[in-house]
Amino acid sequence: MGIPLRQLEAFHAVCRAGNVTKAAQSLGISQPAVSRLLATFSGSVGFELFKKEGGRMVPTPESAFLLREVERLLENLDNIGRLSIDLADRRAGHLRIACLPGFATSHLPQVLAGFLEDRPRVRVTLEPDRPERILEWIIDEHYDCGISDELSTHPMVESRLVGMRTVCILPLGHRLAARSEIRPEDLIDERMVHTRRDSAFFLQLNEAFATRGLNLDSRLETRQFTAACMLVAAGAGVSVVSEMDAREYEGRGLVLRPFVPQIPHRLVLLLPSGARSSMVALDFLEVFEASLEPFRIR
Amino acid sequence: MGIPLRQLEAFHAVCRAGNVTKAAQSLGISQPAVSRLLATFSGSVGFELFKKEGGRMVPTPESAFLLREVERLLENLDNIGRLSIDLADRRAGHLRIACLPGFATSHLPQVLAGFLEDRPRVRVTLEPDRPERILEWIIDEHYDCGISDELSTHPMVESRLVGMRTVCILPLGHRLAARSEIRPEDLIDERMVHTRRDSAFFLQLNEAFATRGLNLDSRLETRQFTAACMLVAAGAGVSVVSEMDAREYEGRGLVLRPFVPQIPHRLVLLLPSGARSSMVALDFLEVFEASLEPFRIR
DNA sequence: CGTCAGTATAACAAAATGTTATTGTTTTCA
DNA sequence: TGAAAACAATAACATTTTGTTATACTGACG
Repeated sequence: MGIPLRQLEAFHAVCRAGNVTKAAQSLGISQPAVSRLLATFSGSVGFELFKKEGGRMVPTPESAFLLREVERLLENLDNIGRLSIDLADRRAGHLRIACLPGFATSHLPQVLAGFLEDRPRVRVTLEPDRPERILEWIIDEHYDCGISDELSTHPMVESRLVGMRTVCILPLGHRLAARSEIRPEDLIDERMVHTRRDSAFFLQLNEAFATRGLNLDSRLETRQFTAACMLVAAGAGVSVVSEMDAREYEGRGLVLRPFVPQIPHRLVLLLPSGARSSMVALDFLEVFEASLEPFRIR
Repeated sequence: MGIPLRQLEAFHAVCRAGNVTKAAQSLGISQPAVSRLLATFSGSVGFELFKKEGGRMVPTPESAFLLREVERLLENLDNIGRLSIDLADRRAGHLRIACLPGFATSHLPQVLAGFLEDRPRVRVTLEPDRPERILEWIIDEHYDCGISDELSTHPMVESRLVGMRTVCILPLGHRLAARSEIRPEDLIDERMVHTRRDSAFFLQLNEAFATRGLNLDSRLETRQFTAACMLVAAGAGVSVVSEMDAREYEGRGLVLRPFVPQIPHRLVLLLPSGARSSMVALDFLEVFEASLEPFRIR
């Protein structure tokens, strides 16, 4: 059978203290208790643990050799104690996030940094990818939560929809910057930067033009709002993007104006369904959702 | 207080087995015992340890995180168990040997290799140096045993004297090789290779010449018998050295002949006094002493 | 030599860990 | 669906480990 832990603790304490009495004090138990633990331990290992040397208990070469291992063990145990407290407080664990590429660079880093500030033992894996892959990853439970823009109907995934406000962005000094708000008809002569033609957001935007009998001049297509921001700032055209992303790039050559009608960008937060999530993941998603509040519709 | 080890063992066993009953079997105890350990553990850490998933106990993300640490701990404990057995069997430990430089290359390696063969967990540090330093090191307990050629009177050091047979060595084809034994008078016209002028062995050798009214022709002085062997083999002269070293170099251009009178080379084995030695060190010294037997006087 | 600090031993109390018996739960499968 | 089977939880109690206090032993030291 294994060696009783208490014996190792006693052995360690005596090595450190140099005598049984002080060791007992440091363990918060009585001296005879330590004496006996030691005697039992010595009996079971089969060699002398200590030599008495001028009133001090000095480890024999053998037990000195053992001591190093025992110290490692006790440190390890200590670590487990603290870790389990952190886990209970949701201050430790592994948080695996799959997100749209745009988030990996623009809004998420701030939120994540804040989240980790008082959770020093949380380890994070951040994986940016396309929505279909994000969904797969959540289903396979390779990731704990996903930030995407496509709703899922998969039974193993719980998705939470968040409607995000969008704005029209213009390069600095653009003629339309004089307007207090922008409408589809203002943009008919503009080169538009927009998301993929098959994206839900583009379809809605296009619809806004179509119902007014207007044609959206599609020139530049990109997956990410962040890329659209950079393109507009560089003078490549104008765009309608999530206000959150626009704010991130404000001051770098962008002008923001309300777009009417308001077209929501549907963000989707994904979780494995059925309470299989880690507590840290749940906490994180809560924090993340709160961070979206200023840019949310209603 | 620390987490009781048994709870960690139970937790680990259930994670591996996937259900409490098998875990109990693997621990060799009853199922209710494991159930309770688990319940207590869960209560004290403050979070759920398992989710039941189709008849299997699956760790929650939190406890999966803990599990890795627990596994390390248990491995560590296992290791301590085996280590203490090895230490008791004198099959583990650290053996620090300080020796004369000659031994580091000529006789010791063989002996050491044999010694370590069935003591795979013994770690060795071998430090060749001059006799004075060897003594210091033993006194300071930086080394467990010393192989030297100077007796010590230091109270903290126990020294054991071993008289070693010496022989005269000649280069192959030397005129004296015809003799069955060599005497001082045979060597008066020879260039002598010998140990340091202030070494005990040289003084004895010189004495053998002096009492016969002869003069030892000192040409080549070296600390080591092994070096003397190489020099003689190379035709640099003749010498009187420990038979043990001579045998080591026999067949490499050396001829051995008895030297009369027999002058013992006094080897000295050193140990820290007062039973402060590790058991491995004592074992080693015993083995080493035995290895000297064939070359010992009487 | 007696004192003192420290260690070991004895006798017993409390806590942890084990047991068997039994009762709830799920899962599985006819 | 519902009964059998498999498994987990609980209860009541035995055993072992770990703790306690009281006291005897031991070696270092003035």
